[in-house]
Amino acid sequence: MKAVFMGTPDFAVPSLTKMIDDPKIKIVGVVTQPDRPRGRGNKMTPSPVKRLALDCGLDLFQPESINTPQSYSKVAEWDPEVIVVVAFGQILKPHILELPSLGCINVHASLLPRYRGAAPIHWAVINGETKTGVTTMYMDQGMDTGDIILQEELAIGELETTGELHDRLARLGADVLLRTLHLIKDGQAPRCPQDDSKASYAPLLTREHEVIDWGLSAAQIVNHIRGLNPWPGTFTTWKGKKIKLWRAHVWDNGQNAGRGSVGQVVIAGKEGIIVQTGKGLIAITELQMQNRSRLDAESFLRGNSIEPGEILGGVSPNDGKQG
RNA sequence: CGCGGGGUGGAGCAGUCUGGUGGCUCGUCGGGCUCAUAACCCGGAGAUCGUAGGUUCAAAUCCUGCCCCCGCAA
Repeated sequence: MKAVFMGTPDFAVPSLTKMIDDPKIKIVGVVTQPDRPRGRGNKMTPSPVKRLALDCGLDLFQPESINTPQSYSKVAEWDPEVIVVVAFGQILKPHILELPSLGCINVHASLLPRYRGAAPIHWAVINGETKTGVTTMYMDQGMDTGDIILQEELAIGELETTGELHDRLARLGADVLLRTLHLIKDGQAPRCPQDDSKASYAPLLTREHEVIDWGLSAAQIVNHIRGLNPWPGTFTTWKGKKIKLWRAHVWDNGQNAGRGSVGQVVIAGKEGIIVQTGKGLIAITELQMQNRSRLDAESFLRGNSIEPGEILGGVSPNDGKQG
């Protein structure tokens, strides 16, 4: 089966790897986003998919837009029977969608129709979901609205971070994708329309999602922290300086009375930095000062003396109003 | 050349501006106290201060090149 692969970041790599290794699939071309200035120094950086494609000697195409006539011609020359799209980063317009005889297949990291959109893994963790999964579907013009082919669930660990879950979903996605492709090849792929009434959306994260709201409950804050680990990270402020929080767990769920005002450090010790939230206490166990490296709480406290009673998140007029 | 911070005994930090005994909180080793302890007390080991040069009577500290790490912006 002749296939074109479209994808860009790390999430797409396991899928492409598995396709390359499958003797029944012939990858006739790979499409990925153009190299962009990235990271410190703004050096031009190839996407993970590009690196893999080059290593394997695959035909590579990096258009600014996949929807131009030139791009269409390029893909048409490859004459694919199927196009596989995994975290590509561009919307495919109808003429491209209709090009391959067996359709365009997408791998999405959620149990559709829930968490359609750009950041399904982040939001599943932030919202404290206990399970998520991957879905393969026939693409249509909408945002993750296509008919479902296969779907597989995955349990989310209680303290699992988005980064950890991301890696597991990427591998699971590759497995489900391969099964999907085999079904399509054999003409046995199911096709199940999504129930739009059950749809939810996972929008791109923005800067304002990075700041900790100490007025939320301990559980919500913990989910927020692990949901934004490793990217983009969450932060609060301490003595006017930005401080990133990487790992935390619920210390006290809030059934007892509060032990301080919202955002106040209650204990700072080996067990972590214990902070009062709107409901309950959280224990911060890994954090990072600006310009410094990530440290476990114990190490952090050797060089930075956070004392009980200090307030994180700056002075807020709402301090102490939570009940 | 996108902006900025940093590399100091095993860990995390101070010291650098105002050159001239290398300090703090831990860890580690030995001893003591204690029913006991990750608690407390006493003592010890362990650092060519990222690297290569330069200035100087003297450089962790001032100047230059290089390597590595981190924050921001994309």
